[in-house]
Amino acid sequence: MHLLDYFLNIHFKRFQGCFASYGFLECPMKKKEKITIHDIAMEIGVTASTVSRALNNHPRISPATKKMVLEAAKAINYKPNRIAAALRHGKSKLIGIIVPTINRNFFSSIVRGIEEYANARDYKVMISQSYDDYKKEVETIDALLDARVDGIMVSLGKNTHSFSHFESVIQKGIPLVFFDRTTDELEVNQVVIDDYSSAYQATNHLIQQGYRHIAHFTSHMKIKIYQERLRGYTQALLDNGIQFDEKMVVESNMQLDGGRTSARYLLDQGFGFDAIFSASDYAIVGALQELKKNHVKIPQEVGLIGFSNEPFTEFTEPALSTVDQKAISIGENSAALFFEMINGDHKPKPMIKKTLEANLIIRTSSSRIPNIQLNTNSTNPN
Amino acid sequence: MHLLDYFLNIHFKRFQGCFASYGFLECPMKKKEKITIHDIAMEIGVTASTVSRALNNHPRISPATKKMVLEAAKAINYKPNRIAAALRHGKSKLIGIIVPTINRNFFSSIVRGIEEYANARDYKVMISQSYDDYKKEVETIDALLDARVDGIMVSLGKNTHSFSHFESVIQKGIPLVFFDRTTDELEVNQVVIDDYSSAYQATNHLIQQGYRHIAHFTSHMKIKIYQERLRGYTQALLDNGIQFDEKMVVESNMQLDGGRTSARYLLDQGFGFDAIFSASDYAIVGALQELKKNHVKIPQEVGLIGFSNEPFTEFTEPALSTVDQKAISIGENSAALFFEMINGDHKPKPMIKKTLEANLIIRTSSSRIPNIQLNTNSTNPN
DNA sequence: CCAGCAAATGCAATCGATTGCGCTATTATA
DNA sequence: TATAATAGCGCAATCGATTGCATTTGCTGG
Repeated sequence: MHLLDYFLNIHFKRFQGCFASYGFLECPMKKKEKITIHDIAMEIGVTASTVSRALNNHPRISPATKKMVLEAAKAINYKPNRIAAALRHGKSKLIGIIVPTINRNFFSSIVRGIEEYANARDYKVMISQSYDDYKKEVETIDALLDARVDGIMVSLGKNTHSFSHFESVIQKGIPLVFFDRTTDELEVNQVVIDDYSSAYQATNHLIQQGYRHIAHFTSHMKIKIYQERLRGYTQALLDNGIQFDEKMVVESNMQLDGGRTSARYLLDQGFGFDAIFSASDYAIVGALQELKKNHVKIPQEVGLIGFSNEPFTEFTEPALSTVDQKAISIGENSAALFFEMINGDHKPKPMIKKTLEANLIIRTSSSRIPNIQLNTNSTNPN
Repeated sequence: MHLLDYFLNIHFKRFQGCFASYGFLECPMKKKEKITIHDIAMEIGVTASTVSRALNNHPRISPATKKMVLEAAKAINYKPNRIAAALRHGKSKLIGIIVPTINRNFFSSIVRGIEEYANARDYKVMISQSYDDYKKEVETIDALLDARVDGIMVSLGKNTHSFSHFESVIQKGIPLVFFDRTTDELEVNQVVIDDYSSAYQATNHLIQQGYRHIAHFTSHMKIKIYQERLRGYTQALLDNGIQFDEKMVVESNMQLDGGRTSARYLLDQGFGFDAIFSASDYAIVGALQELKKNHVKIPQEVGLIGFSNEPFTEFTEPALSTVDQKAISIGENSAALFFEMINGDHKPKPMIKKTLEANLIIRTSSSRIPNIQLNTNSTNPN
């Protein structure tokens, strides 16, 4: 194509665009022309190829040309069209994230970790929620595949006990990372916190505070994290010479109401518990409410400790001890894992599992023995 | 191009792809071929044009052909490539959302509302957080523009007092919707709740409960919602013959610590307040903590009411009265507004502002007068 | 002065779907 | 029966950026 033809062509196209949007007679001044590399090319008298290479810092382009291109690009306010680039080299630079719900400090912090790590590398994230619904999770995987994401990071829904929807992801060779709520039934790279160790520490802490009859709130045993927390709880009991009692392990949905019901159950059964280690902050708040309603003194009569360090644990009366899961770090590590996967040679590698250490946060609800540094919100000693 | 050529071409391409990924000798069986409309076309002996039209239910394609196409598509497991489509007709079918933080029940519920409305119409959402940081907000707008979103929905950051970053969005003709945290300095369609009315009701409720010296916690007056809430508060006082006292309006960051500080301030100044209407739930929790530390009885001595119905307001002792903002509805309405904008003729229209009614939720913290239906969590009367 | 090589660019195909226009049959109208 | 319509589909350009290969230009060395 000759230069003149090209010129005419460009302008003809613009004219059409204008026409389509505004009607023939009132095409406004502010022509919202799409600026492409061709415009830059024309501007400085090279071809689009050169512009493209210059923008991508290709070694075969002279520094002088690069400089010109960059300047021209800035001058006419060029914005690369990632969609076109995505189509060409098959990468959307999008990462799909699926979490049960974003409405949890824990998950939204993980997302934040992923987002910051990814954005710094020119990737964007698409967040979806499964609402702990299996069907929705399957649909969402499909939707992300549809959106041509370059990778998917998932925290499994509570009701996900079948994993065939991930197989298509794996077969397509799309990097997949599980975080927090994972499964062993699939060979997928994952990032988790050391649930076992955290649970052990939490339980151990209760024992050190003099509690001996410690109940445990948990959820569906299909989920790895609950298995591990139970294991840590059990081991801590054993190591301290306390008999493990199956009756003291209460299963629920781990929500507020589940916690209430579980506490109610313990009270009704008269098991004589003096502490609860819950695998969820929500459930422990429910228990707290139920116990207070029954005039049980916390932490004097019953010690409580939750899991996740949700913000509200600081607001309750008394403030709840809990386990901080370093959510942002989980997010960053998950993202890092993704980038390892796309950057390495594509040879099959053994599964990677990163396990991060969590932090026990001791507040009033589990502090029977007086302790100086318990007051978490003391900026104003009074 | 002859059919045979095309055939060879296709297979040559596949071979290359295989080669690149796995090395020559070990190209595995599971060929991860990209399936396109051309594959469907070959399968049933038509051209890609026909397939495309059939898939899009174009009227000029015979029902018989459509049926064949659909079946072939299903048979070979075809997935449309939205990126290619996006490039062609300039629509990414993506909506960008910017919220200060997703880690709030209010915002994540709005997002949920948007998401469900949009997904039902084959649109996906990209969520970004500004963290109430102006610079980050500007960058995020840019990032969304980069990602070629078809529309942007924003709740402004607390520190956003300049709005030039939205002008490029408007100029590009990209639909823009503000929700909740909006501004009047820009002619942008918006969805808000009736902050004025909600604040009026909340304040009025306190007055009806016998409180007379009502303080108000607020934040930066540049933000519309805080202006409105202050206005509602003021008007309610006036309408009840109570003198408005500027000293009783305390400004802070509206976080937990801000609430603590503000309460501390009120106590120190000895203004003799007997109630607080806070424009934020976080701040009212801070106040609650500070007051309890000083042995102030809630609600007997001081009544409290917050704003947003964050989940933890139910968990505090006593449970906090608050205003439920119908977040999901805000989300749905915002999304609906977006679709109105892209579906209508593109003629300039007057600005649309949807105002939704909020719900006053009365709990213990503001109930001085005994009332039967105050117990919010009584499934188990005991 | 010319082959030979490297550096710097250009050409044109490509990614996958869409779409204006044009080309056949087939049906309807005169 | 002949012509006009119309239905149904194909051709090829297009969206904007990328990239293998070809080409041009500039230099070096013989």
